[in-house]
Amino acid sequence: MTKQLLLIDGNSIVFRAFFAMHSQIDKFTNKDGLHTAAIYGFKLMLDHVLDSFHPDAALVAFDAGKVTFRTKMYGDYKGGRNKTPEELTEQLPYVRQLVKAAGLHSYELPNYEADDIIGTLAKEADDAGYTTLIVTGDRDLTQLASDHTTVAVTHKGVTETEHYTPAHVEEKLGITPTQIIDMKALMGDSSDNYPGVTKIGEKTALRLVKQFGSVEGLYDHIDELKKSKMKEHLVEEEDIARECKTLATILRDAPIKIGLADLTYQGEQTEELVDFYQQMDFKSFLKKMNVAPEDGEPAVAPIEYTELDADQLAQQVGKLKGPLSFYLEMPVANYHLSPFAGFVIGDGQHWLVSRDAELLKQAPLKKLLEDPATMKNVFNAKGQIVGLHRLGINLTGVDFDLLLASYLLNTNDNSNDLGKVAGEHDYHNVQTDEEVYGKGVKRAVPDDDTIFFTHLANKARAILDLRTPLYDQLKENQQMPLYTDIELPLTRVLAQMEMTGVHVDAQTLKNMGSKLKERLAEIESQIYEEAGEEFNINSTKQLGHILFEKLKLPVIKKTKTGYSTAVDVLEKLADRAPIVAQILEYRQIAKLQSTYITGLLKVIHSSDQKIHTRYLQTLTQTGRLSSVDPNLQNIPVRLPEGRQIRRAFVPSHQGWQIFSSDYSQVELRVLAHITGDKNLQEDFKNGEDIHASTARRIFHLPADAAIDPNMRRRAKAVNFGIVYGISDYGLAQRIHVSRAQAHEFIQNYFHEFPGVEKYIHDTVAYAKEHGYVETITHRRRYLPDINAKSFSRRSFAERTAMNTPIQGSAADIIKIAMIRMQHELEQRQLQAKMLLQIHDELVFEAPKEEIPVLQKLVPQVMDSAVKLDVPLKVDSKFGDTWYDLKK
DNA sequence: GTTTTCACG
DNA sequence: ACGTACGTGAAAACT
Repeated sequence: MTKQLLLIDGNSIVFRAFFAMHSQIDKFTNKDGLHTAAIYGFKLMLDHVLDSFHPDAALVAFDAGKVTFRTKMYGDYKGGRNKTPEELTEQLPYVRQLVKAAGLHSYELPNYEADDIIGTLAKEADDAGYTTLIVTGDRDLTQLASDHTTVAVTHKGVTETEHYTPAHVEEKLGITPTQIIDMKALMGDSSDNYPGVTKIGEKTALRLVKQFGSVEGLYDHIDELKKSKMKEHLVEEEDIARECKTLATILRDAPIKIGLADLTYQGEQTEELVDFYQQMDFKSFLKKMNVAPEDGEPAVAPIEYTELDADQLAQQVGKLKGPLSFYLEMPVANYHLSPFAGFVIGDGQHWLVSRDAELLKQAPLKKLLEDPATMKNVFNAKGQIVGLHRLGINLTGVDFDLLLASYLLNTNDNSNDLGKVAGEHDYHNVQTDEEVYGKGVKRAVPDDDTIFFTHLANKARAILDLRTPLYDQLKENQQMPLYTDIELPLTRVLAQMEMTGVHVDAQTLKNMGSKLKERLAEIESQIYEEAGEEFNINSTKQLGHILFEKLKLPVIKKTKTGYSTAVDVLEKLADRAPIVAQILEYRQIAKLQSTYITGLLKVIHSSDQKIHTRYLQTLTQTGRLSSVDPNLQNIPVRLPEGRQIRRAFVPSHQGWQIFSSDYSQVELRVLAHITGDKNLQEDFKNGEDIHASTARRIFHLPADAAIDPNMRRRAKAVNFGIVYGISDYGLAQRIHVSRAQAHEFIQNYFHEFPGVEKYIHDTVAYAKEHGYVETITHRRRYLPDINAKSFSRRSFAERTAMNTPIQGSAADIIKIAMIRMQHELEQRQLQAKMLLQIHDELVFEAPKEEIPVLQKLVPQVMDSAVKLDVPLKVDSKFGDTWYDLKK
């Protein structure tokens, strides 16, 4: 076994950690007011690294100070940098404490940078036959990559890293790691503030290095370059280039006073680490080590519980008073199928637990759960309703749902784990399921009663303890009506839809499957013939090799791991080789076969021939639902071949039909409403074809002109673009026009719809000031990146700021409609059942005789769900299967 | 577990 | 120079 060495670039990691967590800077302070985010992030990184890399020796290198041999050489080295914020520098001494407690050595050397210490030790390790991992936030260190040294550069936060090996550098840049030095010498480095050669950027530098091998090689052959401005610069600035190379070169022989023998990794020093965490107030780390945040106090406050006894049930349950907390443990995420591991019920005074869910069927407990007057507090009401329904119990009287309330308060922390959710609200008297049950293959409900029952009781207690603080926050955010009148009632509607399920005819799918299988075999052999060999067509790697290396087709787009073979790329290549069209057809059919034929067949319940999806009500950032196990919101419809899948979705009774109503352009109507734009509102009020009228306006066509379909298509793309947060580049890509032209379309749009332009401006400004945006029902989305330094992250947050109120308000509207719809069906004692929600569409099954009722009722309920400044329009269809829907 | 691709609104 | 339209989930290959 070769020995392993871990080298960490201390300053750069701390710096990265600080800025990665900058948006939460105020959340991370200890009792003394010390900022701790960078320290925390550093430990996260360390744990992540040590998860997969087990060093024999480890060192964290730090910069000793501002003055180094490089600044002496070149006065402006690293000049012009902003002063490091005090909130960061105050953390540095503590990072060193942490490093020590974590069992790693640290080192710094006056006059040298951390890079040089790392370079020197990596060299020593290479010579001694070690395997070395360097962790840094600085790309410059990739020059140290070698056969035995990998450089991990932090990517997004601090735990995601990109691993640079010589092969990876070759693939990304086409040069060796040491040639990175030559490249940087020529192009310069703006953050280290050395100039490189005038007018030479990354692309030119790379080309020259590839051609001549190095800076020295370049100047040896400088005469071979054709006369050009570039050559002049190179000749004139030879001294600069050579000096920059020295600046860019990390030393491999710095006069360090330590060696590999001094770096033995000690492992965590438990006591020291606990003391440190307590000083820093790192509750989650302490909890992981199962130690108290304060001395003497246990990590999780103790709790007493009583195990239920079938013979004494009535007496035990009789002690419970007032609002109850209830939790039925289903260890498998799919609660339609999960076994029951146990349950807890209690009132804050008494906690009753059992592993035997059958006890719930007994009268004292069943009565309590079904009594609307006994207030129940739960976590994930929908799952509990479904689980109890399987036990023949109709859970009623749910008041507080911790999961739902927490989601409304902040969609960003939307874990399905009670312990994690509680932690988000600074409540630590309950562990996460992962901590108690383990993860992966090892995950299991513990045999030990004390451990399991304590965890259950802690969960029930957490629900009750968090009720008041979360309600207070909802009130403060004006979100109580959203919770009480929309989300909580919707939970019951969704539970009902999931339990009803949708009938899917397996035979129809199987028949389609065998036809597709034949067709797939045909295309497959054609593809192999064109390719001249057999390969796995599903493998993008192998496919890329065939298309771009063997057949030499032009490379249109690259992904970070290789050639892109996505549809838009293949479409551009289609007329160059027949194999491309065959691959496109293969892909289409393979997708149908795997996801929609075999995928759906797998999830039809044998008991009732139905599919029971789960709607996730607390996942999306906008307030939409999502659907899993399986996803019934993406059943094919656009292409005729895929659409056939819908033939398998049939009513569950003879003489019934499928009925469906959808909102027409609901997002654009919402846009018209919330922007208050008079022209857009006018067009909707006049019942115009909105894409046509948009075309008329932005292309300045006369009112009575016929709209050429191409113009309508473009206007439609502009409308979509506005809703999504437009960019000229994106629009240009989509409708195949120049960027300048796309820009003009957008300008015209804003000119014609000034209210929309103002709205976009105001919404982004609101988000920047408050840190969040809202929908018409005060659904809130926080945008931590809205003031980010990074252009792309900030831009993304800005686009979401404009899109979320629109997409989210549309989601609000259909949710209200669903609640009213369910109410109407029950009130009128109709047999019709609501089956599916697909964002702007509701699908029902109903006896034929009820179809005329639905034709009136459903659109009426849907278009009156909320009162907007423009009308809502609803279209309905029905037929014998989901495929056959007609007006 | 991550990446790529593709199905939907 | 950045890096591109918003929101999702599932399958397969690859690591």
